[in-house]
Amino acid sequence: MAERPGPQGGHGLLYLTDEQLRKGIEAMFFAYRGFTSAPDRILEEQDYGRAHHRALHFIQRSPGTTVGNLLDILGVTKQSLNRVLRKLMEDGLVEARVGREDRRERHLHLTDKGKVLEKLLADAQRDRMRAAYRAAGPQAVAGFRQVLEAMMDPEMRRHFDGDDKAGSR
Amino acid sequence: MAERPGPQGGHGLLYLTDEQLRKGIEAMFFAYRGFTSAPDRILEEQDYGRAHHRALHFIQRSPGTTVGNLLDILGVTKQSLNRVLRKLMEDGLVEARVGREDRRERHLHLTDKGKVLEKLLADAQRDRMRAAYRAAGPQAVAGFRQVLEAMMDPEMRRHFDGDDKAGSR
DNA sequence: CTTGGAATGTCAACGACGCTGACGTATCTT
DNA sequence: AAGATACGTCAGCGTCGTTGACATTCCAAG
Repeated sequence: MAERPGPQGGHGLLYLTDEQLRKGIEAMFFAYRGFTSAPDRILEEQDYGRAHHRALHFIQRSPGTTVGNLLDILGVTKQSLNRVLRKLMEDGLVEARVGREDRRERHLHLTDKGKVLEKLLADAQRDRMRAAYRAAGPQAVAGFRQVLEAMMDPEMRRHFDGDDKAGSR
Repeated sequence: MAERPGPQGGHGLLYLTDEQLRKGIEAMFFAYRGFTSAPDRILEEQDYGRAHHRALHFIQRSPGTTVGNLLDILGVTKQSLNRVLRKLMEDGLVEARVGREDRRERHLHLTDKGKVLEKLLADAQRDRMRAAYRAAGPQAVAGFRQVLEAMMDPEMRRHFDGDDKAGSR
């Protein structure tokens, strides 16, 4: 994969100049803002923040996931996550079920109410994503995904790869 | 790498399914973390945060830019930006020069000391970016940039386009 | 000269969301 | 019985966002 253009002197590696890299860095910055702006607007109205969105997203993606697993994915402290989860549970958006095999574990699920908000957020974010994907085309999307994947920390790539849906469990 | 021998139903819009969009959303999340982690580690040692990095970056990019212009680019309140700029000026990393034409404006410049830190941060971030670019290849990079640009808010694209440092090289 | 607006800076207070440290409890493992 | 694990929580702190109010400086217009 990623066949390398050889040492062809002039313009072969133009995309690796400092200036090109700087543009890429700024593109990430500006795009990430656009990426989060739609859900942010929704969250703001309800006294939630991005942290709540992230929790809802990953619980939705992996129903029954444990607190520890979520900590691993989100990369925050348990105190920080706990503050978020407590509020989501108080508000009846998330439900924690004691593990059957290991009763120390709490398996997290969205309630119907939680699913409603999660879907609202996901739809808003997907709309933005879809518009960008459509404007750029399938080939650009493939490249986009390749670069993002290469940019992740290896441990994060572990959480990302392999969860190709497949409803397996 | 294409791990999708999928039996697509003939149409070429497979990349716009909700599942594909969800993967794109998570890719942005995980990649952005990787993208910021290197500079974050450096900043942490010096009592600065991402906000300081952003200010240094955009002052470096456009020496002499005004506070108002920076507010526009960064999309924060002047109170928030002022806190950051004040510290950077106290620490002797940034210098504000009164405008010649309009003496109300402050034109921001990096001091030599500021340039040193900015370069340290930029190098760390570019290293990560370069590795990702190299792994993905030029064509993927082009797609990456197309999608990111389409994802920006139009007003942000204004700040992004056109600053090609044209004529250089 | 006075008035008003624009650009900038400052103070105070607050909220979201990261962090560390310490402690408690239930539960599983050895 | 001892130790490790998973989770929750209290207490405190830091960064960086927010709003609101107010001062200053400068430019321009009446």
